[in-house]
Amino acid sequence: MNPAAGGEGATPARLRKQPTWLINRAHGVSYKLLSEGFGAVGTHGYHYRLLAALAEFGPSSQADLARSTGVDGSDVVAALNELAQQRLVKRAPDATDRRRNTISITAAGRRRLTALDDVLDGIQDRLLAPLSAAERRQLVVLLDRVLHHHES
Amino acid sequence: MNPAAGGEGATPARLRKQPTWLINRAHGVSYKLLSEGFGAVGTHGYHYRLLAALAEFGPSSQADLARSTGVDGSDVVAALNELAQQRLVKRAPDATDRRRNTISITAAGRRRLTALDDVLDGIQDRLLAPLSAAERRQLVVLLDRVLHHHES
DNA sequence: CCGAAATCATTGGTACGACCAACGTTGGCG
DNA sequence: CGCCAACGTTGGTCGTACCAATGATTTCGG
Repeated sequence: MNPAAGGEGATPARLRKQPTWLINRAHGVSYKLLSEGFGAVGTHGYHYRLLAALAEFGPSSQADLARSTGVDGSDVVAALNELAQQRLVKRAPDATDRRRNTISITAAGRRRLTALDDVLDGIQDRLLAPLSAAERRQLVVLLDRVLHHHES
Repeated sequence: MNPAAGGEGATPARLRKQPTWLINRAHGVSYKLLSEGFGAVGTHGYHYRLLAALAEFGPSSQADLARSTGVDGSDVVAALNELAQQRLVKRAPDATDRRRNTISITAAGRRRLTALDDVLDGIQDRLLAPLSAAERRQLVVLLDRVLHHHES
């Protein structure tokens, strides 16, 4: 992300208070923290989402993973290739439906997931550092309301 | 943006309350509204930022625009090419410093900018539809505090 | 029971935002 | 004068989020 990075010229007033602008920049900060944190552990992007879904919902088809994580099917394929290569998930043909693969998380996958959970907790904390616990809850609630509205 | 688009499988619990996740999705919704709204007017992305900076700070060099908008210099070049082609800005060599171009917004540029302001207002409104005026202010304040912290 | 429609995994490609490196030109300063 | 910094520009990279098409398979309507 880019928005008004270093320490330079003032941002136009038109932008400063626009929610879309603030969200855009917040996303930038958030993304940067995430890619740094995840990169250090050798993981990135979709991996966490997929591992989380597998840990919570158990073995799933790739199509189910795509639906539950919101990741496009084609990207699921690529991410699972990487995860399988690291032995974090296992791909096995589904006996009852030969179109499907059954993906399951391995023990190593679970370990990686809890490691990522810790990383992620640290990131949330750094991201929201200037906010009190109550304010953090408030932010979450407000964003949640907004998002809920845009999913009918 | 992608996150959990249509209406399908539940999102993993690990993700649902994570601020980074919420911000990511909020960014998705925001981006979608923006590109739709701006696209309909034949503008996109960096254009608004540049026009806003020009209107507010007056004629500027491209380097200044890059600094004040946070847009990379190379992207400023491309965006200005498009804006100039539509006669929304004027590029003129700076007499006193022949390295620089002096970019200024045209009358048509100002008209486009106010049109975009309207579009943008509508978008903020749709984005935050479920929130009261007080809640919107609160969200802005919270995000502002967070962002301020990440710019020292 | 059979053919049409839907579903699945997969390949390959697109668009866009955000970057980085390199270059030739020009300015400023010691 | 000589060197370094700043400027505009070109031409890339990378990651996220998509879409379209294909072959294999299953499901379903008639």
